[in-house]
Amino acid sequence: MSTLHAPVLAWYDANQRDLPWRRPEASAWSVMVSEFMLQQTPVARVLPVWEQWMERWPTPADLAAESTGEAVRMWGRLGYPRRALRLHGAATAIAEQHDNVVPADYDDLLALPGVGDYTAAAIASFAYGRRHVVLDTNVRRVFARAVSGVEFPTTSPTRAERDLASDLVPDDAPTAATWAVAVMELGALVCTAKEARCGECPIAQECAWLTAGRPAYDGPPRKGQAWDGTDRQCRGRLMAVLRGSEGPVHVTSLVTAWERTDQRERCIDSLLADGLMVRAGDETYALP
DNA sequence: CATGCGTGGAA
DNA sequence: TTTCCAAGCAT
Repeated sequence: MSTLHAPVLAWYDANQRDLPWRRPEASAWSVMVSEFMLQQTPVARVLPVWEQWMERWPTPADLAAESTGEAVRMWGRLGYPRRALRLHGAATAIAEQHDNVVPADYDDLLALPGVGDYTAAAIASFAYGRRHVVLDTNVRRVFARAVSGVEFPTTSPTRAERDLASDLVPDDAPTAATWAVAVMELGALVCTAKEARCGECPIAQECAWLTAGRPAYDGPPRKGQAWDGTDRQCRGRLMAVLRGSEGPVHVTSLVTAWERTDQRERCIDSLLADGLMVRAGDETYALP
């Protein structure tokens, strides 16, 4: 039992947010939907969309019965709309191969589209109380500071980092599941990327980074994502046009949304290839 | 393993 | 205003 466990668990008990997918009555499916939406998207923006999704599609089969285009439309402005396609694909697989029940087994989860190591561990842990190493960006940052004494983790998890996180997972499954969500919550609320609120931290006494005097980040420069003029911006504009229209849109609407011809056509091609858009007619496009 | 993939709020 | 970045995944 690490000296970190008791203070982190006590802090979580007193400070956890009341999020709907954490309530006792939350279904495994609702947990899964939340995990997809929370991949790179803040909680505040996920909340209203999650509510709509759960009301409209309370089980995987309900979503699987709809077109992928409806999933993309309901996804709204959460960003990375391919996640909506993958969630639809995962729902279809669950309805057809798992009797409409979200799997509890890590490997079964990992086989679903849009489910990687983090999401598989998170669903198994949060929805079913299984014992897993749940390693997201929050957890990685907390361990980087508290244990390794550096301000930010590396770009991708190293073997040593995974082993360290594994060693810290409590032995019994229920405590392990609470530990996972508790460390995540600490990283989300206190030990954040923008500001480490060490005065509020339950493990400040044990923190290697704080003890070392909060040394400045010394690793390779972390490059931000380019945006202006990128294909991502272009694709976002085109998708916004489709989402905003009841039916098919004429190509002239897409030209208005993005004038540069070569880039627009490349992005239309990529959206068609991704399955986010379909040709509805000679000069019209629509959601799938 | 580095890169591409949306969006908008906060500092 | 600009910059940063928020529970990753697939390739």
